[in-house]
Amino acid sequence: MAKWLVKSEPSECGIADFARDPEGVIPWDGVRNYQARNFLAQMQEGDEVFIYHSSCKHIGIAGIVRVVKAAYADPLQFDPESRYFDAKSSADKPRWQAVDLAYVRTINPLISLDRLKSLDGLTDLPLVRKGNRLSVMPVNEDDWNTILTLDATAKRH
DNA sequence: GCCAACGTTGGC
DNA sequence: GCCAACGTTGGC
Repeated sequence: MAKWLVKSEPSECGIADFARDPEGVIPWDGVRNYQARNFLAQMQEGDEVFIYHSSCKHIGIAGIVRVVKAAYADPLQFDPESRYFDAKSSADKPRWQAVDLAYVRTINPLISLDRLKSLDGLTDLPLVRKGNRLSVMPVNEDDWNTILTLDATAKRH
């Protein structure tokens, strides 16, 4: 199973939104960046995903969710009312993809960006590189495990 | 609110 | 195909 990380502003959709309805499914839509889309398209059902809270007071990895439906055409690209509408996209040639995600658990306290940056064991995480704006990225197995060593939530189990 | 970094657009 | 202008991201 591959591992991933997605960024989101918690005021838009954070781990709390997943936790509120643990049985529910949240479509991860509105991604409008080609590199991020290409990664979305590679996600498989069962893959685990870090939820990273950006542009907010407490920046960092705040929880884990799971892919419950692999990539499909993002419906918002066809909706003229949506801010994610794309006139250049068509039903037979959709440009943008979405996946469905469901709650796994909350990481509390979250793993802050500061702590992530202080890890020297990370081999390849675009997130901690300066100026990186990629909102969907792969996390290799080693980095995933390294990050989880900072997770106090797991230690309590 | 600022601003550096980055991706996209569009004129040429 | 280049690249300047522009809009957006995201940490601070």
